[in-house]
Amino acid sequence: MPHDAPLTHLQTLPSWLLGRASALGHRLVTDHLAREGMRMPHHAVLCTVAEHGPLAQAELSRIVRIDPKDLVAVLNDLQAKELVTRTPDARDRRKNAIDLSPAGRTLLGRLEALGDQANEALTAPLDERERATLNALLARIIAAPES
Amino acid sequence: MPHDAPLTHLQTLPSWLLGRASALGHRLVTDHLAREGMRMPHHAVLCTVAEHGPLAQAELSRIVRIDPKDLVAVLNDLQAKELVTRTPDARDRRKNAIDLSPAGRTLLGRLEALGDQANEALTAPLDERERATLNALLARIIAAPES
DNA sequence: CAAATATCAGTAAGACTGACATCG
DNA sequence: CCGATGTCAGTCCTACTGATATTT
Repeated sequence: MPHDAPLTHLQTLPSWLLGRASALGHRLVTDHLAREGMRMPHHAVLCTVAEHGPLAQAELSRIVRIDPKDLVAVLNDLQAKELVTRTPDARDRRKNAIDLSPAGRTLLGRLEALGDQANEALTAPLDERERATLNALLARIIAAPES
Repeated sequence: MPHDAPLTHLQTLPSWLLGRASALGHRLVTDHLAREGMRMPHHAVLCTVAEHGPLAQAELSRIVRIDPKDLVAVLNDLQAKELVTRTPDARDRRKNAIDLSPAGRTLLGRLEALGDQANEALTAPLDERERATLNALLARIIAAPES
């Protein structure tokens, strides 16, 4: 904190610091992804499907931590842009198999570059070692209750 | 991350980790504050006014980082519950002087206990030294663009 | 006139809730 | 019958946008 504003008790709480840092990261990533007409959940879904092969929506929902109901709209968007395929599963007809289309894979490449760029800007004040420390600490915090 | 789910590229991005950790902290704090019928921005405002004496709304807005327009509604709520006073400034009649009422100060004591409790739970996986490291790293990240 | 302050109205993204039909 | 899946509709909180009256 530059300037002279004395720190309030509030501003020493991890929840507050996390909220501010998260909001900053959210702004940076959102702005970068907007250049390709994408939003954050859409990017997260493409990213997850790319690495975990074809997935049912419920399974995808658990990995990417987006509510199954919200996932419906995201997949509708992605399917309308022909970035993913939604194929009924013959073996369990309740399920849809979600997979990347070639166009989706191409776009994802550009999105990952933009995402990396945003995160580079976000963590610019930290050196390589500090970034690793931050990542490790955050990972332990979110590992606890999210089984 | 327990289990065997391989990490995606997404889950190694600081923006993602921050988002997850922030959401977890948000849930914890919100749930705790709800026991006193309060929400997060209201707590933040009480906290800031308590430590920075009487403040005009615009100044309060800058410190607590809540949009001035959103602050109006928050202060309406707090004033309706007689937790803060909103007094016209005689010297500059555009301004309102916001200050804590005795009831506000009493409630804030309970809110701070609840907030600390939530943050204790949030950072439970970390020891004292690691919590300090995390706070310091986050402070540097948010210090950059927020002058 | 320009800038700051406070207010009101509306909007958008994200995360949630409940209800429902289908299928195993 | 129960549980899981996917869909639809709506709510809540937080964060923004624009427009306006008042005052400095």
